[in-house]
Amino acid sequence: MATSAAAVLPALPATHPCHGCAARELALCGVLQEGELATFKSLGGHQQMSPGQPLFHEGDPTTQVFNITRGSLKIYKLLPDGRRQVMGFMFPGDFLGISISDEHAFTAEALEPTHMCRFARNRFDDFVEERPDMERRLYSLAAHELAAAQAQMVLLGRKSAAERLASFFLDLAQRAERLGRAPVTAIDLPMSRLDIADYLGLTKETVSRVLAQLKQKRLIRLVTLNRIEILDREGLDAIAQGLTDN
Amino acid sequence: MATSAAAVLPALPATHPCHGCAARELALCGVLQEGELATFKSLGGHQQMSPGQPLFHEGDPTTQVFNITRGSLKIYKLLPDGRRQVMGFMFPGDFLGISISDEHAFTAEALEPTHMCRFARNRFDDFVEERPDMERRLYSLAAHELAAAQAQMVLLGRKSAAERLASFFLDLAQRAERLGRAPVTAIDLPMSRLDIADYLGLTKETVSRVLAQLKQKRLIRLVTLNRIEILDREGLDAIAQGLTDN
DNA sequence: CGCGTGCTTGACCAATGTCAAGTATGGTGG
DNA sequence: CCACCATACTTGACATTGGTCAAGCACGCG
Repeated sequence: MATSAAAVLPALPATHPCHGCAARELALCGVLQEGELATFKSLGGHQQMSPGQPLFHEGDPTTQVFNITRGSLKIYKLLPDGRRQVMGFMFPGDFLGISISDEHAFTAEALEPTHMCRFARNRFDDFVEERPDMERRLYSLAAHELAAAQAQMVLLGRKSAAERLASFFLDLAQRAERLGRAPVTAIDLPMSRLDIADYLGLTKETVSRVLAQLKQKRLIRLVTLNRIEILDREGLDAIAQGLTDN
Repeated sequence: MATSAAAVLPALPATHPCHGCAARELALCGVLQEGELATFKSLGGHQQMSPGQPLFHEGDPTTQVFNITRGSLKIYKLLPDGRRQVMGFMFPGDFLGISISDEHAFTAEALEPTHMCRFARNRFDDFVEERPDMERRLYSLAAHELAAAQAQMVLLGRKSAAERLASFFLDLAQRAERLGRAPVTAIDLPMSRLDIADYLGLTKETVSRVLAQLKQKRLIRLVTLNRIEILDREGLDAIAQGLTDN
């Protein structure tokens, strides 16, 4: 879900306001490399958030576009009675708030201290308008998110609890690798067990129990409560794809 | 899922090769209204399919783009062990095969005798390239499909069997209304119970049982096996949104 | 070091899945 | 036009997975 748009980007000094901002890839912050900081400031600015702080709610007007530079968020929808479905987790490089509708389709909430670049939506739209290749990039972005959403539909509709957890961990590992460009064996879980449960269509108790099973089978290890180490990636893979019988 | 791109289109004679073809909306068949049939023929042609016949399989190269003019299809993904998730159903006006990847992400199979316009993918791409507004339309299409996919994630992750069925019927009714532009009380179900089950993440037995419950509560009626009448739309709506307690 | 929150574990329960008959529908051929 | 057949649908009995409710534990913060 919500796949990263971050390709390999040219290095930018860590002090640069758009360091780690994948909007560069969209040629937005590319401008900035030329030193035109004024352009960036006219487009938006920066923002920081604390854990649990909502960035926007489902139904809010889409007045801004965000690009995460540090930290993570969850995005979710609620049913009237409070049941929750987490649609995905957002990490550095991911875009938030790009929507064709003028209302956000979900709530976004920080999981940890999180930084992001912010752009006024109308200026962002103008900016997009000016660049012929921008529509294509946005389209490509949406197409990738659609593919991720469809994979999640398979998971939610047809996979067992263990298969869901295994798929989730492998997904996180792949995303970390895409960001960091090196094989990853340990994964941070900035979200709670309840968040994971609401993402995978389970309860937090089932998540705990399956975690215990995976641990006992020596497929993973809990480094800390919020960090797992993958001990047997092939094994996890087999479970994730439903090739093993439990 | 897979929302229709069909807006209100100018009438075209029923004998016209692109009658009912929403590609017109994409300015593709708009050309045809000027009588340039040659352009259409160079772009593609027509195709008919029988029930059960696959249009393409998951993993096939995306060499063609289709626009359904009559009938319906299901699109689905398979897990290695044969479990199936139906991603959606396609009706007249819907596009198929538009993908950023060069491989289809799912299998498409006709549910009934089905007609479609066909375009060579590279010609379609060229055509898109020439029109500045085409990218935007494709983007909008992808964005709507993404929204539908996310709604389905909520359904699959968090709704009960009865809520899923109710949501499904209302969805079909709305789609029929979008196509036909008149309130709809009876809905055709060109797909089997198993197809519905695989779409909603259930088994065919559960679909049957829930259908019996809804019938018994006088919310729906089976006109024939493959056609239901909605007797109480508010009641169905309440169930679909989880506002009722079973 | 102690406290609170979130995580884990256990016992039990409910919803849905599985397996197996039975039934009906609608298509076909006499 | 009717009867038969195949297939798909429905229904029933039972199994299973995951959910619920309730303790207990432990991590990490202060």
